[in-house]
Amino acid sequence: MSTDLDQNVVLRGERELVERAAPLFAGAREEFVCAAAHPRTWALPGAREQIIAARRAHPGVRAYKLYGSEVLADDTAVRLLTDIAGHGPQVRILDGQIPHETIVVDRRVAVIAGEMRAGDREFTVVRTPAVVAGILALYWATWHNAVDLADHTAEVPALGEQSRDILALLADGMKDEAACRQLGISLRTYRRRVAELMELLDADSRFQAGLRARSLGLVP
Amino acid sequence: MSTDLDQNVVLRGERELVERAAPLFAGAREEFVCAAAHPRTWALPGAREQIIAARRAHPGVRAYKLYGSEVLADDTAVRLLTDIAGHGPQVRILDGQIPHETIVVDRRVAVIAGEMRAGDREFTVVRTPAVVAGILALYWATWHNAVDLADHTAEVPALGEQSRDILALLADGMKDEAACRQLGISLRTYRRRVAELMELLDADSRFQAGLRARSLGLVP
DNA sequence: GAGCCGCTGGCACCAAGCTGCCAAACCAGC
DNA sequence: GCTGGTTTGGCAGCTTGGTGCCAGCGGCTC
Repeated sequence: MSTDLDQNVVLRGERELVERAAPLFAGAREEFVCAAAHPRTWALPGAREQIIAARRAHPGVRAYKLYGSEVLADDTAVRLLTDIAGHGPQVRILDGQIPHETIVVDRRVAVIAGEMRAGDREFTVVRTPAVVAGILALYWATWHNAVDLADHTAEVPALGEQSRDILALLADGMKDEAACRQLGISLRTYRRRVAELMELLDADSRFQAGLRARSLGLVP
Repeated sequence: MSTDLDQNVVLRGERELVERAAPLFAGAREEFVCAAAHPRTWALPGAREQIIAARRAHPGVRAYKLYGSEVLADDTAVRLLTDIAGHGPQVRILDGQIPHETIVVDRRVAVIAGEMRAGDREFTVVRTPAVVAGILALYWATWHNAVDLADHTAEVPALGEQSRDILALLADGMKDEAACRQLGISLRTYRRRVAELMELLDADSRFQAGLRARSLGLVP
Protein backbone atom coordinates (compact mmCIF):
# COMPACT_ATOMS: atom_id res chain seq x y z
CA MET A 1 0.00 0.00 0.00
CA SER A 2 1.51 3.29 -1.06
CA THR A 3 0.60 6.62 0.44
CA ASP A 4 0.83 10.15 -0.89
CA LEU A 5 0.94 12.39 2.15
CA ASP A 6 -1.87 10.19 3.42
CA GLN A 7 -4.14 11.88 0.93
CA ASN A 8 -4.27 9.42 -1.87
CA VAL A 9 -4.10 5.76 -1.03
CA VAL A 10 -4.07 2.65 -3.15
CA LEU A 11 -5.91 -0.29 -1.64
CA ARG A 12 -5.47 -3.81 -2.92
CA GLY A 13 -8.42 -6.16 -2.95
CA GLU A 14 -11.93 -5.79 -1.72
CA ARG A 15 -11.06 -6.97 1.74
CA GLU A 16 -8.73 -4.07 2.26
CA LEU A 17 -11.27 -1.75 0.70
CA VAL A 18 -13.93 -2.89 3.10
CA GLU A 19 -11.65 -2.58 6.10
CA ARG A 20 -10.36 0.85 5.31
CA ALA A 21 -13.07 2.49 3.25
CA ALA A 22 -16.27 1.01 4.56
CA PRO A 23 -16.36 3.32 7.56
CA LEU A 24 -15.77 6.11 5.11
CA PHE A 25 -18.80 5.09 3.06
CA ALA A 26 -20.91 4.57 6.10
CA GLY A 27 -19.81 7.97 7.36
CA ALA A 28 -21.46 9.77 4.48
CA ARG A 29 -23.41 12.69 5.86
CA GLU A 30 -24.70 14.58 2.85
CA GLU A 31 -24.09 12.98 -0.47
CA PHE A 32 -23.13 9.60 -1.80
CA VAL A 33 -22.56 9.31 -5.51
CA CYS A 34 -21.62 6.16 -7.29
CA ALA A 35 -21.09 5.02 -10.85
CA ALA A 36 -20.67 1.41 -11.85
CA ALA A 37 -21.17 -0.96 -14.72
CA HIS A 38 -23.36 -3.26 -12.68
CA PRO A 39 -24.72 -3.43 -9.13
CA ARG A 40 -23.01 -6.76 -8.57
CA THR A 41 -19.69 -5.06 -8.14
CA TRP A 42 -18.89 -6.15 -4.63
CA ALA A 43 -17.67 -9.69 -4.86
CA LEU A 44 -17.17 -9.85 -1.12
CA PRO A 45 -20.32 -11.22 0.49
CA GLY A 46 -21.81 -9.04 3.14
CA ALA A 47 -19.85 -5.92 2.37
CA ARG A 48 -22.62 -4.51 0.25
CA GLU A 49 -25.36 -5.16 2.78
CA GLN A 50 -23.25 -3.65 5.51
CA ILE A 51 -22.84 -0.42 3.61
CA ILE A 52 -26.47 -0.26 2.61
CA ALA A 53 -27.56 -0.82 6.18
CA ALA A 54 -25.26 1.92 7.38
CA ARG A 55 -26.60 4.29 4.77
CA ARG A 56 -30.19 3.58 5.66
CA ALA A 57 -29.36 4.63 9.19
CA HIS A 58 -28.74 8.11 7.79
CA PRO A 59 -31.69 8.84 5.52
CA GLY A 60 -30.65 12.46 5.07
CA VAL A 61 -27.88 11.41 2.74
CA ARG A 62 -28.69 12.03 -0.90
CA ALA A 63 -27.58 9.01 -2.88
CA TYR A 64 -27.09 8.92 -6.64
CA LYS A 65 -26.40 5.69 -8.43
CA LEU A 66 -25.44 5.55 -12.06
CA TYR A 67 -25.14 2.34 -14.07
CA GLY A 68 -24.26 1.34 -17.60
CA SER A 69 -26.98 0.25 -19.98
CA GLU A 70 -25.91 -3.38 -19.76
CA VAL A 71 -27.78 -3.82 -16.46
CA LEU A 72 -31.05 -3.50 -18.34
CA ALA A 73 -30.40 -6.92 -19.84
CA ASP A 74 -30.18 -8.43 -16.35
CA ASP A 75 -33.61 -8.90 -14.82
CA THR A 76 -32.44 -9.57 -11.29
CA ALA A 77 -30.23 -6.51 -11.40
CA VAL A 78 -33.13 -4.38 -12.58
CA ARG A 79 -35.30 -5.69 -9.75
CA LEU A 80 -32.56 -4.99 -7.24
CA LEU A 81 -32.13 -1.45 -8.51
CA THR A 82 -35.86 -0.82 -8.56
CA ASP A 83 -35.92 -1.90 -4.94
CA ILE A 84 -33.03 0.41 -4.14
CA ALA A 85 -34.73 3.29 -5.92
CA GLY A 86 -37.78 2.67 -3.77
CA HIS A 87 -35.72 3.36 -0.67
CA GLY A 88 -34.51 6.83 -1.54
CA PRO A 89 -31.47 6.74 -3.80
CA GLN A 90 -31.88 8.04 -7.29
CA VAL A 91 -30.94 5.46 -9.88
CA ARG A 92 -30.15 6.35 -13.45
CA ILE A 93 -29.03 4.36 -16.45
CA LEU A 94 -26.47 5.73 -18.85
CA ASP A 95 -26.69 4.92 -22.52
CA GLY A 96 -23.23 3.39 -22.71
CA GLN A 97 -20.56 1.68 -20.67
CA ILE A 98 -19.02 2.60 -17.34
CA PRO A 99 -15.75 0.73 -17.25
CA HIS A 100 -14.47 2.10 -13.92
CA GLU A 101 -16.46 2.09 -10.75
CA THR A 102 -16.34 5.43 -9.05
CA ILE A 103 -17.66 6.51 -5.68
CA VAL A 104 -17.57 9.97 -4.18
CA VAL A 105 -18.60 10.61 -0.61
CA ASP A 106 -19.67 14.03 0.62
CA ARG A 107 -17.77 15.71 -2.20
CA ARG A 108 -14.59 15.06 -0.24
CA VAL A 109 -13.37 11.56 -0.94
CA ALA A 110 -13.39 9.64 -4.18
CA VAL A 111 -12.76 5.94 -4.60
CA ILE A 112 -11.90 4.70 -8.05
CA ALA A 113 -11.71 1.03 -8.90
CA GLY A 114 -8.84 0.04 -11.08
CA GLU A 115 -7.31 -3.01 -12.67
CA MET A 116 -7.01 -6.50 -11.33
CA ARG A 117 -3.55 -7.12 -10.00
CA ALA A 118 -2.46 -10.47 -8.60
CA GLY A 119 -6.08 -11.60 -8.40
CA ASP A 120 -7.23 -8.56 -6.51
CA ARG A 121 -8.68 -5.34 -7.74
CA GLU A 122 -7.03 -2.11 -6.87
CA PHE A 123 -8.94 0.79 -5.42
CA THR A 124 -7.56 4.28 -5.34
CA VAL A 125 -8.76 6.67 -2.69
CA VAL A 126 -8.46 10.31 -3.67
CA ARG A 127 -8.84 13.24 -1.34
CA THR A 128 -7.24 16.07 -3.30
CA PRO A 129 -10.09 18.58 -3.39
CA ALA A 130 -9.62 19.77 -6.96
CA VAL A 131 -9.40 16.23 -8.27
CA VAL A 132 -12.51 15.17 -6.40
CA ALA A 133 -14.29 18.25 -7.71
CA GLY A 134 -13.16 17.48 -11.24
CA ILE A 135 -14.37 13.91 -10.98
CA LEU A 136 -17.68 15.12 -9.64
CA ALA A 137 -18.01 17.64 -12.47
CA LEU A 138 -17.66 14.85 -15.01
CA TYR A 139 -19.95 12.67 -12.96
CA TRP A 140 -22.76 15.22 -12.96
CA ALA A 141 -22.31 15.91 -16.62
CA THR A 142 -22.79 12.20 -17.22
CA TRP A 143 -25.62 11.96 -14.74
CA HIS A 144 -27.47 14.75 -16.43
CA ASN A 145 -27.48 12.81 -19.67
CA ALA A 146 -28.60 9.55 -18.16
CA VAL A 147 -32.24 8.61 -17.72
CA ASP A 148 -34.07 7.51 -14.63
CA LEU A 149 -34.43 3.79 -14.14
CA ALA A 150 -38.20 4.10 -13.77
CA ASP A 151 -38.52 5.75 -17.18
CA HIS A 152 -36.39 3.04 -18.64
CA THR A 153 -38.39 0.13 -17.32
CA ALA A 154 -41.72 1.78 -18.09
CA GLU A 155 -40.99 2.21 -21.74
CA VAL A 156 -40.22 -0.16 -24.60
CA PRO A 157 -43.55 -1.94 -25.05
CA ALA A 158 -41.80 -4.90 -26.68
CA LEU A 159 -43.46 -4.99 -30.06
CA GLY A 160 -43.36 -7.72 -32.65
CA GLU A 161 -41.72 -8.07 -36.00
CA GLN A 162 -44.56 -6.62 -38.04
CA SER A 163 -45.02 -3.68 -35.72
CA ARG A 164 -41.41 -2.73 -36.28
CA ASP A 165 -41.93 -2.93 -40.02
CA ILE A 166 -44.95 -0.70 -39.74
CA LEU A 167 -43.04 1.82 -37.69
CA ALA A 168 -40.33 1.82 -40.32
CA LEU A 169 -42.85 2.44 -43.08
CA LEU A 170 -44.51 5.21 -41.11
CA ALA A 171 -41.09 6.68 -40.47
CA ASP A 172 -40.48 6.66 -44.20
CA GLY A 173 -43.50 8.86 -44.60
CA MET A 174 -45.25 6.25 -46.69
CA LYS A 175 -49.02 6.47 -47.28
CA ASP A 176 -51.16 3.71 -45.78
CA GLU A 177 -52.13 2.61 -49.27
CA ALA A 178 -48.53 1.92 -50.30
CA ALA A 179 -47.46 0.59 -46.93
CA CYS A 180 -50.14 -2.10 -46.74
CA ARG A 181 -49.28 -3.27 -50.24
CA GLN A 182 -45.65 -3.53 -49.26
CA LEU A 183 -46.57 -5.64 -46.25
CA GLY A 184 -48.97 -7.77 -48.29
CA ILE A 185 -51.89 -7.06 -45.98
CA SER A 186 -55.13 -5.25 -46.55
CA LEU A 187 -55.59 -1.57 -45.90
CA ARG A 188 -58.07 -2.40 -43.18
CA THR A 189 -55.64 -4.63 -41.33
CA TYR A 190 -52.80 -2.19 -41.75
CA ARG A 191 -54.84 0.53 -40.15
CA ARG A 192 -55.86 -1.85 -37.42
CA ARG A 193 -52.17 -2.42 -36.73
CA VAL A 194 -51.47 1.28 -36.69
CA ALA A 195 -54.34 1.84 -34.30
CA GLU A 196 -52.99 -0.88 -31.98
CA LEU A 197 -49.56 0.66 -32.20
CA MET A 198 -50.92 4.06 -31.31
CA GLU A 199 -52.77 2.65 -28.36
CA LEU A 200 -49.56 0.98 -27.25
CA LEU A 201 -47.74 4.28 -27.53
CA ASP A 202 -50.62 6.06 -25.81
CA ALA A 203 -50.82 8.50 -28.69
CA ASP A 204 -53.87 10.47 -29.81
CA SER A 205 -52.48 11.42 -33.19
CA ARG A 206 -49.92 10.11 -35.60
CA PHE A 207 -47.75 13.11 -34.86
CA GLN A 208 -47.70 12.16 -31.22
CA ALA A 209 -47.04 8.55 -32.15
CA GLY A 210 -43.98 9.62 -34.13
CA LEU A 211 -42.81 11.65 -31.20
CA ARG A 212 -43.20 8.76 -28.77
CA ALA A 213 -41.68 6.22 -31.09
CA ARG A 214 -38.62 8.39 -31.35
CA SER A 215 -38.44 9.05 -27.63
CA LEU A 216 -38.56 5.36 -26.92
CA GLY A 217 -35.87 4.68 -29.46
CA LEU A 218 -38.17 2.40 -31.44
CA VAL A 219 -37.01 3.90 -34.70
CA PRO A 220 -33.51 4.83 -35.94
CA MET B 1 3.30 24.23 -4.61
CA SER B 2 2.78 20.94 -2.88
CA THR B 3 3.95 17.63 -4.20
CA ASP B 4 2.79 14.09 -3.57
CA LEU B 5 5.74 11.90 -4.36
CA ASP B 6 6.09 14.04 -7.46
CA GLN B 7 3.02 12.32 -8.84
CA ASN B 8 0.31 14.78 -8.12
CA VAL B 9 1.17 18.45 -8.23
CA VAL B 10 -0.85 21.54 -7.57
CA LEU B 11 0.03 24.50 -9.77
CA ARG B 12 -1.07 28.00 -8.95
CA GLY B 13 -2.01 30.35 -11.74
CA GLU B 14 -1.89 29.98 -15.45
CA ARG B 15 1.69 31.18 -15.67
CA GLU B 16 2.90 28.27 -13.62
CA LEU B 17 0.64 25.96 -15.56
CA VAL B 18 2.11 27.11 -18.82
CA GLU B 19 5.66 26.80 -17.56
CA ARG B 20 5.29 23.38 -16.09
CA ALA B 21 2.55 21.72 -18.05
CA ALA B 22 2.79 23.21 -21.51
CA PRO B 23 5.65 20.92 -22.50
CA LEU B 24 3.50 18.13 -21.20
CA PHE B 25 0.62 19.14 -23.45
CA ALA B 26 2.89 19.65 -26.40
CA GLY B 27 4.43 16.27 -25.74
CA ALA B 28 1.20 14.45 -26.45
CA ARG B 29 1.92 11.54 -28.72
CA GLU B 30 -1.33 9.64 -29.03
CA GLU B 31 -4.32 11.23 -27.46
CA PHE B 32 -5.33 14.59 -26.13
CA VAL B 33 -8.69 14.87 -24.48
CA CYS B 34 -10.11 18.02 -23.05
CA ALA B 35 -13.35 19.14 -21.46
CA ALA B 36 -14.20 22.74 -20.77
CA ALA B 37 -17.10 25.09 -20.37
CA HIS B 38 -15.83 27.40 -23.08
CA PRO B 39 -12.88 27.57 -25.45
CA ARG B 40 -11.83 30.91 -23.98
CA THR B 41 -10.37 29.21 -20.98
CA TRP B 42 -6.78 30.33 -21.25
CA ALA B 43 -6.62 33.84 -19.98
CA LEU B 44 -2.90 34.02 -20.62
CA PRO B 45 -2.32 35.39 -24.11
CA GLY B 46 -0.19 33.24 -26.34
CA ALA B 47 -0.40 30.08 -24.25
CA ARG B 48 -3.25 28.70 -26.24
CA GLU B 49 -1.64 29.34 -29.63
CA GLN B 50 1.59 27.84 -28.43
CA ILE B 51 -0.11 24.61 -27.47
CA ILE B 52 -2.14 24.44 -30.62
CA ALA B 53 0.92 25.00 -32.77
CA ALA B 54 2.78 22.27 -30.94
CA ARG B 55 -0.12 19.90 -31.41
CA ARG B 56 -0.35 20.60 -35.09
CA ALA B 57 3.26 19.56 -35.39
CA HIS B 58 2.14 16.07 -34.36
CA PRO B 59 -0.89 15.35 -36.49
CA GLY B 60 -1.03 11.74 -35.35
CA VAL B 61 -2.41 12.79 -32.02
CA ARG B 62 -6.12 12.18 -31.69
CA ALA B 63 -7.70 15.18 -30.06
CA TYR B 64 -11.13 15.25 -28.44
CA LYS B 65 -12.65 18.48 -27.25
CA LEU B 66 -15.83 18.59 -25.24
CA TYR B 67 -17.67 21.78 -24.36
CA GLY B 68 -20.77 22.77 -22.46
CA SER B 69 -23.88 23.82 -24.32
CA GLU B 70 -23.37 27.45 -23.37
CA VAL B 71 -20.79 27.91 -26.15
CA LEU B 72 -23.59 27.55 -28.70
CA ALA B 73 -24.83 30.96 -27.62
CA ASP B 74 -21.46 32.50 -28.46
CA ASP B 75 -21.05 32.96 -32.18
CA THR B 76 -17.34 33.68 -32.14
CA ALA B 77 -16.73 30.61 -30.00
CA VAL B 78 -18.72 28.46 -32.42
CA ARG B 79 -16.70 29.79 -35.34
CA LEU B 80 -13.46 29.12 -33.49
CA LEU B 81 -14.52 25.58 -32.69
CA THR B 82 -15.68 24.93 -36.22
CA ASP B 83 -12.26 26.04 -37.38
CA ILE B 84 -10.60 23.75 -34.86
CA ALA B 85 -12.79 20.85 -35.94
CA GLY B 86 -11.65 21.46 -39.49
CA HIS B 87 -8.06 20.81 -38.45
CA GLY B 88 -8.51 17.34 -37.03
CA PRO B 89 -9.75 17.43 -33.47
CA GLN B 90 -13.20 16.12 -32.79
CA VAL B 91 -15.42 18.66 -31.13
CA ARG B 92 -18.57 17.77 -29.31
CA ILE B 93 -21.11 19.73 -27.34
CA LEU B 94 -22.61 18.36 -24.17
CA ASP B 95 -26.18 19.15 -23.24
CA GLY B 96 -25.33 20.70 -19.91
CA GLN B 97 -22.59 22.41 -18.00
CA ILE B 98 -18.93 21.53 -17.53
CA PRO B 99 -17.86 23.42 -14.44
CA HIS B 100 -14.30 22.06 -14.21
CA GLU B 101 -11.88 22.10 -17.07
CA THR B 102 -10.19 18.76 -17.47
CA ILE B 103 -7.39 17.69 -19.76
CA VAL B 104 -5.90 14.24 -20.13
CA VAL B 105 -2.81 13.60 -22.18
CA ASP B 106 -1.96 10.19 -23.57
CA ARG B 107 -4.06 8.49 -20.92
CA ARG B 108 -1.25 9.17 -18.48
CA VAL B 109 -1.56 12.66 -17.10
CA ALA B 110 -4.64 14.57 -16.15
CA VAL B 111 -4.86 18.27 -15.42
CA ILE B 112 -7.90 19.50 -13.55
CA ALA B 113 -8.67 23.16 -13.12
CA GLY B 114 -9.87 24.15 -9.70
CA GLU B 115 -10.93 27.18 -7.77
CA MET B 116 -9.58 30.68 -7.90
CA ARG B 117 -7.25 31.32 -4.98
CA ALA B 118 -5.59 34.66 -4.35
CA GLY B 119 -6.49 35.79 -7.84
CA ASP B 120 -5.04 32.77 -9.54
CA ARG B 121 -6.65 29.55 -10.56
CA GLU B 122 -5.30 26.31 -9.26
CA PHE B 123 -4.50 23.42 -11.52
CA THR B 124 -3.99 19.93 -10.24
CA VAL B 125 -1.82 17.55 -12.18
CA VAL B 126 -2.67 13.90 -11.60
CA ARG B 127 -0.54 10.98 -12.66
CA THR B 128 -1.92 8.15 -10.54
CA PRO B 129 -2.88 5.61 -13.22
CA ALA B 130 -6.14 4.43 -11.68
CA VAL B 131 -7.33 7.98 -11.09
CA VAL B 132 -6.49 9.03 -14.62
CA ALA B 133 -8.27 5.94 -15.91
CA GLY B 134 -11.28 6.70 -13.75
CA ILE B 135 -11.41 10.27 -15.00
CA LEU B 136 -11.15 9.04 -18.57
CA ALA B 137 -13.92 6.53 -18.02
CA LEU B 138 -16.25 9.31 -16.92
CA TYR B 139 -14.99 11.49 -19.73
CA TRP B 140 -15.83 8.92 -22.39
CA ALA B 141 -19.18 8.23 -20.86
CA THR B 142 -19.92 11.92 -21.14
CA TRP B 143 -18.41 12.17 -24.60
CA HIS B 144 -20.58 9.36 -25.83
CA ASN B 145 -23.68 11.28 -24.89
CA ALA B 146 -22.58 14.56 -26.41
CA VAL B 147 -23.27 15.47 -30.02
CA ASP B 148 -20.88 16.56 -32.68
CA LEU B 149 -20.57 20.29 -33.19
CA ALA B 150 -21.35 19.95 -36.89
CA ASP B 151 -24.66 18.21 -36.15
CA HIS B 152 -25.48 20.91 -33.70
CA THR B 153 -24.96 23.79 -36.06
CA ALA B 154 -26.65 22.02 -38.96
CA GLU B 155 -29.91 21.27 -37.27
CA VAL B 156 -32.45 23.42 -35.46
CA PRO B 157 -34.21 25.27 -38.28
CA ALA B 158 -34.71 28.22 -35.95
CA LEU B 159 -38.47 28.49 -35.83
CA GLY B 160 -40.56 31.28 -34.42
CA GLU B 161 -42.70 31.63 -31.37
CA GLN B 162 -45.91 30.45 -32.97
CA SER B 163 -44.26 27.45 -34.59
CA ARG B 164 -43.13 26.30 -31.19
CA ASP B 165 -46.66 26.67 -29.87
CA ILE B 166 -47.97 24.63 -32.75
CA LEU B 167 -45.41 21.92 -32.13
CA ALA B 168 -46.47 21.85 -28.50
CA LEU B 169 -50.13 21.49 -29.45
CA LEU B 170 -49.35 18.76 -31.94
CA ALA B 171 -47.27 17.05 -29.30
CA ASP B 172 -50.28 17.17 -27.00
CA GLY B 173 -52.19 15.17 -29.58
CA MET B 174 -54.66 17.99 -30.03
CA LYS B 175 -56.96 18.05 -33.06
CA ASP B 176 -56.50 20.88 -35.54
CA GLU B 177 -59.95 22.15 -34.70
CA ALA B 178 -59.11 22.63 -31.03
CA ALA B 179 -55.55 23.78 -31.62
CA CYS B 180 -56.50 26.63 -33.94
CA ARG B 181 -59.09 27.86 -31.48
CA GLN B 182 -56.49 27.84 -28.74
CA LEU B 183 -54.17 29.91 -30.89
CA GLY B 184 -56.93 32.22 -31.97
CA ILE B 185 -56.34 31.65 -35.65
CA SER B 186 -58.48 30.06 -38.32
CA LEU B 187 -58.37 26.41 -39.16
CA ARG B 188 -57.08 27.28 -42.59
CA THR B 189 -54.17 29.29 -41.25
CA TYR B 190 -53.35 26.70 -38.66
CA ARG B 191 -53.07 24.04 -41.31
CA ARG B 192 -50.99 26.37 -43.39
CA ARG B 193 -48.61 26.71 -40.46
CA VAL B 194 -48.49 22.97 -40.00
CA ALA B 195 -47.77 22.50 -43.69
CA GLU B 196 -44.91 25.03 -43.50
CA LEU B 197 -43.59 23.29 -40.43
CA MET B 198 -43.68 19.95 -42.18
CA GLU B 199 -41.84 21.36 -45.14
CA LEU B 200 -39.24 22.78 -42.80
CA LEU B 201 -38.86 19.37 -41.19
CA ASP B 202 -38.82 17.73 -44.59
CA ALA B 203 -41.61 15.42 -43.52
CA ASP B 204 -44.16 13.70 -45.75
CA SER B 205 -46.56 12.79 -42.98
CA ARG B 206 -47.36 14.03 -39.52
CA PHE B 207 -45.90 10.87 -38.09
CA GLN B 208 -42.61 11.66 -39.74
CA ALA B 209 -42.88 15.26 -38.57
CA GLY B 210 -43.25 14.08 -34.99
CA LEU B 211 -40.25 11.86 -35.43
CA ARG B 212 -38.10 14.67 -36.78
CA ALA B 213 -39.27 17.20 -34.26
CA ARG B 214 -38.18 14.84 -31.53
CA SER B 215 -34.87 14.04 -33.17
CA LEU B 216 -34.05 17.71 -33.43
CA GLY B 217 -35.02 18.29 -29.86
CA LEU B 218 -37.68 20.79 -30.84
CA VAL B 219 -40.11 19.34 -28.35
CA PRO B 220 -39.63 18.30 -24.71
C1' DG C 1 -55.72 58.57 -53.57
C1' DA C 2 -54.39 54.14 -56.61
C1' DG C 3 -51.79 50.17 -56.99
C1' DC C 4 -49.07 46.61 -55.13
C1' DC C 5 -47.62 43.56 -51.88
C1' DG C 6 -48.07 39.80 -48.15
C1' DC C 7 -50.94 37.68 -44.92
C1' DT C 8 -55.33 35.90 -43.41
C1' DG C 9 -59.66 33.33 -43.40
C1' DG C 10 -63.67 31.28 -45.69
C1' DC C 11 -65.25 27.87 -49.00
C1' DA C 12 -64.92 23.82 -51.53
C1' DC C 13 -63.14 19.66 -52.73
C1' DC C 14 -60.20 15.78 -52.47
C1' DA C 15 -57.13 12.70 -49.98
C1' DA C 16 -56.09 10.35 -45.94
C1' DG C 17 -57.18 8.28 -41.80
C1' DC C 18 -60.35 5.95 -38.50
C1' DT C 19 -63.83 2.54 -37.12
C1' DG C 20 -68.19 -0.35 -36.81
C1' DC C 21 -70.13 -4.20 -38.92
C1' DC C 22 -70.16 -8.56 -40.93
C1' DA C 23 -68.73 -12.37 -43.72
C1' DA C 24 -64.90 -15.21 -44.94
C1' DA C 25 -60.74 -17.57 -43.60
C1' DC C 26 -57.86 -19.68 -40.25
C1' DC C 27 -56.63 -22.52 -36.42
C1' DA C 28 -56.82 -24.88 -32.54
C1' DG C 29 -59.01 -28.95 -29.93
C1' DC C 30 -62.34 -32.51 -30.00
C1' DG D 1 -65.24 -34.30 -40.04
C1' DC D 2 -67.39 -30.41 -36.61
C1' DT D 3 -67.14 -26.40 -33.47
C1' DG D 4 -65.89 -22.21 -31.16
C1' DG D 5 -62.71 -18.60 -30.94
C1' DT D 6 -59.53 -15.54 -33.26
C1' DT D 7 -57.85 -13.04 -37.22
C1' DT D 8 -58.52 -11.06 -41.62
C1' DG D 9 -60.44 -8.25 -45.23
C1' DG D 10 -64.11 -5.84 -47.61
C1' DC D 11 -67.59 -2.31 -47.30
C1' DA D 12 -69.48 1.89 -45.73
C1' DG D 13 -69.71 6.04 -43.42
C1' DC D 14 -67.66 9.40 -40.82
C1' DT D 15 -63.81 12.44 -39.19
C1' DT D 16 -59.59 14.56 -39.93
C1' DG D 17 -56.12 16.46 -42.71
C1' DG D 18 -54.38 18.95 -47.05
C1' DT D 19 -54.69 22.41 -50.55
C1' DG D 20 -56.29 25.44 -54.43
C1' DC D 21 -58.89 29.46 -55.07
C1' DC D 22 -60.43 33.88 -54.10
C1' DA D 23 -62.12 37.74 -51.31
C1' DG D 24 -60.82 40.83 -47.63
C1' DC D 25 -57.65 43.46 -44.90
C1' DG D 26 -53.81 45.79 -43.53
C1' DG D 27 -49.42 48.28 -44.80
C1' DC D 28 -46.45 50.08 -48.26
C1' DT D 29 -44.60 53.12 -52.00
C1' DC D 30 -45.33 56.22 -55.46
